Amino acid sequence: MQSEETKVDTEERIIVAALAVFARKGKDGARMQEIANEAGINKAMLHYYFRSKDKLYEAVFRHVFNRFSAQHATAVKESPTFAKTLKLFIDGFIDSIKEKPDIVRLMVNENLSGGTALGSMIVEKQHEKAAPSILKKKLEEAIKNGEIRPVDPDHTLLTVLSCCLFFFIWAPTIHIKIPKSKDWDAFIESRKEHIFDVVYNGLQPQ
Amino acid sequence: MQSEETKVDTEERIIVAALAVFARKGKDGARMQEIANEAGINKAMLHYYFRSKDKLYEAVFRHVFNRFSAQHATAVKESPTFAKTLKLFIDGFIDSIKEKPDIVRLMVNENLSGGTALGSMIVEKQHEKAAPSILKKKLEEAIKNGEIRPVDPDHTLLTVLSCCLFFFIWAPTIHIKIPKSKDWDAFIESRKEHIFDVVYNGLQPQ
DNA sequence: TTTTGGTTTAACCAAATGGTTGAATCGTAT
DNA sequence: ATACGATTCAACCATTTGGTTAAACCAAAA
Repeated sequence: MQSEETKVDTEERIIVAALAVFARKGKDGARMQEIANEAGINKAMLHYYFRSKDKLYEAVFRHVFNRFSAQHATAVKESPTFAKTLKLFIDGFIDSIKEKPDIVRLMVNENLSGGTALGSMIVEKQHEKAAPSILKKKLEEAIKNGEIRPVDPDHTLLTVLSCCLFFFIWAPTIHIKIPKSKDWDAFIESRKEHIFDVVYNGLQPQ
Repeated sequence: MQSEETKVDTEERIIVAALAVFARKGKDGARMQEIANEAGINKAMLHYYFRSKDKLYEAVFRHVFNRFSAQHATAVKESPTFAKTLKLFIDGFIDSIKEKPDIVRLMVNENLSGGTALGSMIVEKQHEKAAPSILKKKLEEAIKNGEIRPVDPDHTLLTVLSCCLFFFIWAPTIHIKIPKSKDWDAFIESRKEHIFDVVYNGLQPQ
């Protein structure tokens, strides 16, 4: 019997490599050989650990979704004021995605191909401690006590999500103007501020 | 010689079918047979009209990009006030996409796979009359004459784009809560209003 | 009617793809 | 040392894939 370490390591490497390939090519466009190459292992190993392409895709999806929501949930604790909660949400969300942008790309691919995996997982994992739930709750509170204008909470949540996610999806096009390694980090920081600035002001009572 | 009508018609049908398949599967994930089925023609026709998968993809990309920017440009004429221009931009943009959401999906796929086709085309087609250029110009004017706060025009444009595009990309997930045919149109209309509402208020001087 | 040119099709091909297999390795317990 | 179960790999297989071809089709010109 080989060490538990080795097995976990190989499994992890496959997941990481598969995520990268699925994220840029989609489920159908991804090639098992490409995943194997990216993981630096034999193609047969993919089937040894995950039986089939379908199972591998499902495993990757579950894995990254769990990691992402867990990480994001810890980053976005509930804060006393709505303003602080919103700021934490935006910063935490963007930081999470910045660290692993492939996760968002995978989810976008799932949406593009009409898959329901993401939706059912969101429904399944929806709970009070999830970051979007926290923000929505705070939003409704803030509307009640007049801190912000009466806006549709669902639309507002979607607006924040759009602003935080979209530029990662659109990155290659944006990179034509913003050099990748040099200014990208600075761009992300300025983006955080801009989103909070516009959204929070946009919710203020007139 | 067959009628010009027939040829154009077949070419058009191929483009339409190819757009649909490329949009949901990406370039690598798309299958020539699937495109042929969707167009209701023999697979060999694809090669007869477009030589190869690469050429077909390129043709589809150019075609839809031109149609989209042309349509959007006519919808978003410059208006006297910034507020009106912004409203026209949002409504026009969303209406354009609503009519052919596959165009956005195709562009997203191009970004996900790191392709540069979109970026170079945007640069190539960038001109004064393009809708984003109009909005940006009006934005800078409005900042100068104090109608709105001094914000980064590029970030603001990106924010508007995010809000208008993202929910189409994320549609399958959103559809879990918003039934597809029944309430989707109403949702889009309310989304238009919400985006203008939050963004315009977010840009107001305090 | 026959010819002519573009158009459409079924059948075909080589390469790529997802998946399988049996032998070779490797660490560990006996 | 040796036996054993988990792991890794090269070679292999059946099917699918992008692409080709030669023949059939069809409208209009001759």
